[in-house]
Amino acid sequence: MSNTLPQKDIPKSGWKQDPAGVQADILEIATEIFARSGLSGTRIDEIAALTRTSKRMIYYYFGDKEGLYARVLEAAYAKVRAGEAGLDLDGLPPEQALYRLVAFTFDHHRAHPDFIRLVMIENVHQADYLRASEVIRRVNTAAIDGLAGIIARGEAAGVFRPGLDPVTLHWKISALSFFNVSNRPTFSALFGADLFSDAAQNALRDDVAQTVLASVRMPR
Amino acid sequence: MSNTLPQKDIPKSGWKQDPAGVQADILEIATEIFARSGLSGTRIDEIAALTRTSKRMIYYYFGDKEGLYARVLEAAYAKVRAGEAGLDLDGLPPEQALYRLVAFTFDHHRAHPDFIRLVMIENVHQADYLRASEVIRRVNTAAIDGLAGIIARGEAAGVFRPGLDPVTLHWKISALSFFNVSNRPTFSALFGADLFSDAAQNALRDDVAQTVLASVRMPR
DNA sequence: AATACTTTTAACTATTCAGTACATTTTGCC
DNA sequence: GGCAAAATGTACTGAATAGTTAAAAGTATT
Repeated sequence: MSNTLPQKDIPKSGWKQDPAGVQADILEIATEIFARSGLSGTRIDEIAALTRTSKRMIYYYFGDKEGLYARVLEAAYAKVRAGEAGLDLDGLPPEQALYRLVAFTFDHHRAHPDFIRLVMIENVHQADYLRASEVIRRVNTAAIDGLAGIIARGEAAGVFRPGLDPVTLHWKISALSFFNVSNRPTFSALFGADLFSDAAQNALRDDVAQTVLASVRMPR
Repeated sequence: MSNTLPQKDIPKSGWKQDPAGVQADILEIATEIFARSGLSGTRIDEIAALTRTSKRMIYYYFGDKEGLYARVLEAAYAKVRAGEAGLDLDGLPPEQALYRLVAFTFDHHRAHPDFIRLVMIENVHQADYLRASEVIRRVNTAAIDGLAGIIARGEAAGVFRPGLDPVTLHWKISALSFFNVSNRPTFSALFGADLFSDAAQNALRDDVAQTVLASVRMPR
């Protein structure tokens, strides 16, 4: 009797194609959700609900959950590294250049907590997805080259100790800047949130930069 | 016909009760699995398969997945803090005491990667479970008290800068020691694993301790 | 206007997995 | 040795969820 049948004649019309926009929208939402919930904690349906499109399109463009996660990771690195590009330290004397670099890194990490959380999650996964991305690996050596230049100038000027290793120095700067964001929840749960007020963070940024400087200076 | 039937007359007998042992066994395995896979990534069935008991007992003793995770977290903190108890620095001059404390922390973190990973996971979860545990919160102020003592002695002796904050100093020591373990996967994926050989780690430990010392010393 | 690509809608499948029901065995206690 | 409580085993259930199917309509390309 055709009772199960359709009033489906509403012709769905009036939409534009926008492949790039759809993908960007999905990536933006997925970044938030993955950063908040991790890889296995994330529900594709939750992402889908927050985008302006549907779950179907996520699979259409990204294949599966891991594919989406991998793309999110690449996009996050690309965005953050792009933000670092504006920094030009060649004109400064080596000590000032290093101070500026540390202070910038400290602020930059603070300004991108989602990125930090994605890196944390990647570390829990033994960096499996990061290793798989050739794009990401290439970009990061630039940071080392910049540091090597500062070190060379400082050493030549006699203000830095000889024999400094740029990778170790980068490690040190990263450790202090990264931990500040990554471990804020547990640290403030254990010791209070005083250290994370704006004022305290400004002081801490200077403290960190001075600490790094002290560790490279020529002992008198 | 009785063909589907049983040689099941083996009367299942011959087991001993061992509540404490069973719980300890579950906690040990669960610590590994949670540290490897996170909260949502962990499968209770996987834990059960690796213990000498069954899933049934996990729920019997720990209620649910989150209950087990919370107990794992507490046990991990308890174990790690117990390992720190042996350190007695009161007899040393302040600079030596601080050096020893930093070097010990660096090694201690390295020796307990599962603990570090649990803390990382906790940070991804905004420290929700850590905050809920009163046990954990109490223990950690001891670390600050110890540092405050060293600072006071160093300041009195005129070798440390005045006005040092023990929480900030603890933050600094933790950052350098924690990052070394937590971010090893991504860091070595990006910059190579050289920094993580035993020899390089020994050098890094000294570098870190000297860095911390340089940051607290009285400027000349 | 033919053809390939993009988007929508909506239901559907198959599996994984947290948590449970219920029976059985051990143990401490009287 | 009998009873209650604690401990354990086995099998099951129900919900969540990654990923699919199908059909059709709109849009871009040439």
